Amino acid sequence: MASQSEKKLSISERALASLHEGSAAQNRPAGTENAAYLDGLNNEQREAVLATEGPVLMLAGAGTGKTRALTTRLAHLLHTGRAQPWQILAVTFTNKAAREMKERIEKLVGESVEGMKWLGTFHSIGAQILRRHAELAGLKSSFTILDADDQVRLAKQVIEAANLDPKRWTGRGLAYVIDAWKNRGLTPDKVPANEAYNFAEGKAIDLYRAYQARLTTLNAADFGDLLVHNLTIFQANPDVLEEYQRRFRYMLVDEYQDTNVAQYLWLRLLAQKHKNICCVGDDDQSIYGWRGAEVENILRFEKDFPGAKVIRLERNYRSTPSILGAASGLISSNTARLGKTLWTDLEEGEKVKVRGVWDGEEEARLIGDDIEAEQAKGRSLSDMAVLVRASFQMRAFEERFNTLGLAYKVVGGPRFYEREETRDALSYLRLIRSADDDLAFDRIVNKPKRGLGDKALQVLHKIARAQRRADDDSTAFEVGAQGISLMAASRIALESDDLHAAARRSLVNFVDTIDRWSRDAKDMAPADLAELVLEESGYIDMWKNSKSPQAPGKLDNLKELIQAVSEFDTLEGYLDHVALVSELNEDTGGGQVWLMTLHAAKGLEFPVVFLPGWEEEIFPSKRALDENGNAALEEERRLAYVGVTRAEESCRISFAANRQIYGRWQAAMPSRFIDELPEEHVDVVSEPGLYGNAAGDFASHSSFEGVKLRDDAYYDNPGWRRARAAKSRSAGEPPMIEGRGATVSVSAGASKFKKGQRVFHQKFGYGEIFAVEGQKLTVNFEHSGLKKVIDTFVDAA
DNA sequence: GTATATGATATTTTT
DNA sequence: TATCATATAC
Repeated sequence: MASQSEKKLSISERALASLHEGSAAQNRPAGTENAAYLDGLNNEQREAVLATEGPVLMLAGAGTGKTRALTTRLAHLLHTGRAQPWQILAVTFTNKAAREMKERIEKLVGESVEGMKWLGTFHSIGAQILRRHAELAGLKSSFTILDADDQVRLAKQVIEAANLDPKRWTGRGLAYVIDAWKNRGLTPDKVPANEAYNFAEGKAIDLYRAYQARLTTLNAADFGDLLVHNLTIFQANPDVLEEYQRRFRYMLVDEYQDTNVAQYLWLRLLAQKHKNICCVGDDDQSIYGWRGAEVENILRFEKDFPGAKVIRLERNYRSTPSILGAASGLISSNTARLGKTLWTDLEEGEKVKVRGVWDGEEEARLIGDDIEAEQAKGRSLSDMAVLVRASFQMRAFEERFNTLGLAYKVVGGPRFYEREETRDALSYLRLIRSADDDLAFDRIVNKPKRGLGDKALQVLHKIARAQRRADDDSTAFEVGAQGISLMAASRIALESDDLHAAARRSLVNFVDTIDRWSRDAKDMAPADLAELVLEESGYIDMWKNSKSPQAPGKLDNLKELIQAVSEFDTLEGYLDHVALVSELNEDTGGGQVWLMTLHAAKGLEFPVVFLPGWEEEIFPSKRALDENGNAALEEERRLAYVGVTRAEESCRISFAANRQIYGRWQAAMPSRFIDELPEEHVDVVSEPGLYGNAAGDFASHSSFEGVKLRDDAYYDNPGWRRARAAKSRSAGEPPMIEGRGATVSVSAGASKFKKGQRVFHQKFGYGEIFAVEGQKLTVNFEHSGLKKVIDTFVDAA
């Protein structure tokens, strides 16, 4: 269609590119700047492709054709013979991104992609390297990769072994602390002493050490270890490091804004020799800070890699000027940015719609209607997406879509490999492969029930702990130190009379069966083994006999699992795949509305995007703000930016005045992000009487300036209150707040109130003052489900 | 050792 | 409101 103008452009760009050629052209076969794969790239993209030598930072805004530039760059390296496929290190965060990159390069250069064995996620490449040098990290190369659930269970065991209260100090909490350290590349001996108090009153580092000791015993590594072990190996063995430094002549990193410190260190070590590292990212789309990502990595790039070339991709091919303008205005409130000016020459399009509604149900109804209207106009359902901040917000939409009979597809959610039945089945396979895998043992000894309950397990654990390996000369006190595996302990237990006759009979059977399977495994296809094991163990029967409504689904999943195993030649191959790849043949939503979290939507685009739930405390999330203050606020804002920039043609933001969360009614304030949208790109369409009309309450609300974190004045905005009060008094409306009644402490402005006075609170409605103590008020509210809240907002009723 | 009741707890989650 | 883990009863 636009071939004429595009062709013209590409000729002029070609001319321009030949100017760059001088600097970067050694060794290059003549004429490659005309290679077909460069056609249709804009100047910046082309520059990003051709600047092959030295450090490069590609700042690629949303929708600027990043993936294209990046895959072309790789194709170019291969095509010009600058590097052999195995000399390129290309890292992504997701398997999906890695797969996509591979496919696209294949299309560009054909063959030779198969040789790119170092194209993958940080974790898969880390695992690859670690397997080759496992012994340098005290592991066997057959080590097991633990997932998040295993990690938590292990952490819990460590806490229990240290005689700490597992209620006060949870496995999840410890796993989180350890993860945070690993994200920063810190092994137990490197953790600053003052951080010991992050958890369990100073015992945190000991617990971390014990946790690592347990991992070594189990011959296992968690996700964080895959990189941290790499770092330790590289630092302690310069020869190994050099091997890789020499191998990776060119490095490419996608989503650089989401790298954590460990990943950053890893990249820096590897890049030291050739220094041909190209990092691609967008500081405005860094949304994984809570997982250890450091925006600073990208902000600091030029300092870290002196002489770095910075290339900005600023031409947006995705969104209309309105959408782009709204997003840009929003993100400009952030301070920690490199700054970009996205532009587009698409047509103006409709403004971003902002709509206020009375409650969450109404919001779902409105969006459902909108979707049907779009559908009636001929738009495909899969062109539309509802993006929410948190997954609990999805329920309202699922319910509404179900009643409307709208097909929808939830992306994310409980994943195949995280489901109970899948994890159980995998545990059988893991135990067969590695008898030392205690976590797997624990999980399935008594599943299905074999009469080996808590009592028997306790005996086994006790034996395991008491026994030390012959070759283990460690004397140091280790919390949770465990000498031998549970499987080995079982064999000892069978020789003693520590177990009851019934338990013993059952255990003999179990151990023998596992042994037999292990022998069988050697000359059996993994899928056949899986099938045999699940049948013979009685695991499938367990679900067949189950009355649980979920049983049929679980049986289906087990079938699907066997199917998945059949695609692998070895059990090892399959288990590694499972550990590192979480998705399983994702359906492409043909004719289904997409429903997902904002995080899950990163990297995607849709013609029509709905962004519901833009309310203070939900978005930006109160919890994030409480935990991380301004840094979190900026991250939430980036998340909002990601949301808006997913839209190609239409972006519809909404918020509700009242919302039911976990069955409780709560009143809500519109998100400050709404106020930050530039007016010229926004159409405010609110329910009359709620935010109303031109004279309107919304106007007064949005004209309020200087909004700070949890600023009380913001909550006290008169327009908002008036609107809510008016609405709440009319009969037949949904209650503003429902609940049993509770006592609430109020901490400010108490002096003007008297005991017995009737008051109105922003969030909790009407109540009577029960007591006044100095600056503190205690109020009995008529309707409130909350037991105790410290807040500052009360007015005479 | 297993079935049922209670109660705490619920952002985001690329690997 | 649903889910999970732990506490208790059988």
